[in-house]
Amino acid sequence: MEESERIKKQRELIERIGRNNERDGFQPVTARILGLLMVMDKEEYTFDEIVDEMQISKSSASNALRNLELRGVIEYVTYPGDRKRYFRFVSGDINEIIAEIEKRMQQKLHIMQQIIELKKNPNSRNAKFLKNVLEGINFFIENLEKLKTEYKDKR
Amino acid sequence: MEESERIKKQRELIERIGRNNERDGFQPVTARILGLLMVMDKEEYTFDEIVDEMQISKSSASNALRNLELRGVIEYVTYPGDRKRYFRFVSGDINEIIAEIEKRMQQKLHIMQQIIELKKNPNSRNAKFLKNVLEGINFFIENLEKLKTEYKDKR
DNA sequence: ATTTTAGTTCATTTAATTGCGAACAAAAAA
DNA sequence: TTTTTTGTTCGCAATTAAATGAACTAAAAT
Repeated sequence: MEESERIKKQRELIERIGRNNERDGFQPVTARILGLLMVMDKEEYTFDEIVDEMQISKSSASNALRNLELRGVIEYVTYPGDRKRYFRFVSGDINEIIAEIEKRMQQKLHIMQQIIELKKNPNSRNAKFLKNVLEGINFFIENLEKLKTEYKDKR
Repeated sequence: MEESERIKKQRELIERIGRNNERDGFQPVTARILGLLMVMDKEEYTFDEIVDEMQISKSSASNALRNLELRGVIEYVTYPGDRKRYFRFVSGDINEIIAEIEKRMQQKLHIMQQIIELKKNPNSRNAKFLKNVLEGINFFIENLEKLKTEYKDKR
């Protein structure tokens, strides 16, 4: 593939990653900055470079970078004699990803339990349905735990 | 627990479920209608009852119900000699939940592969990170498959 | 000491989403 | 045939979210 073609595709990919990240609750600009830091060959960007590259205001950049850092998906480093921050992507590992899924499942589990507890008739259609899903989710969560340790041992 | 107390808690729970469902991409009214149909002892509501119960316009109700049906989380039934539709919650099972997670993981996987493919240097910091996560996600997805069949066999 | 750099904060603007009401449609009832 | 019931559709208004610009701060450079 030609160099210019490759770079064009990288930019397109950033856009797609952006839309994907939005579904994880990132706002548009934030979502695309994360894409930038993951995709491009240059893997460390200063504040101004990001403002420049993404054509956004300094305030947007500032807020986006703070959010990404809070979420732990980027970090910055500095170099001696250089006041600028160099922002870069931080890789999560599979255990974090699994832990995240587990957390959301736990929340759903909890909600279902509450629904059941508050039912007048614990054998109502919905109560039965929910008990069934609840059991499934419990099975799933237990096994997520196993998967985590299994993967750890594998390496 | 007293009856009135229980019903009050059910209404509070609907609100919490509403906020939770919003994070799954449902809009506010839609998210809460789903809560209503899951939580209350009355498990089948007509259009008008929903309008009444949620204090929303007919158009909001109409749109919300269509969305919920399209997403497959509610359905409606009718009874002979009664033109009204009776809406009710439809329970998903754990396999659907797992399949949903798997789908999202596949998307992330695909994106990571593309990032790596488009890197000038395949041994760059980010490329290495991503290869590592990619491997983990692959492991995870494989085992999700196993989990699904394992759970099926269990019953 | 003052100017520049490297950002942050906050009030405002812009844009997108959400919900509403009025008009409409199709079937059933009167 | 006309009226009522049970919804749907569509343009508009209100709300909410996102991005901006201007003013500001703290540290470094001149």
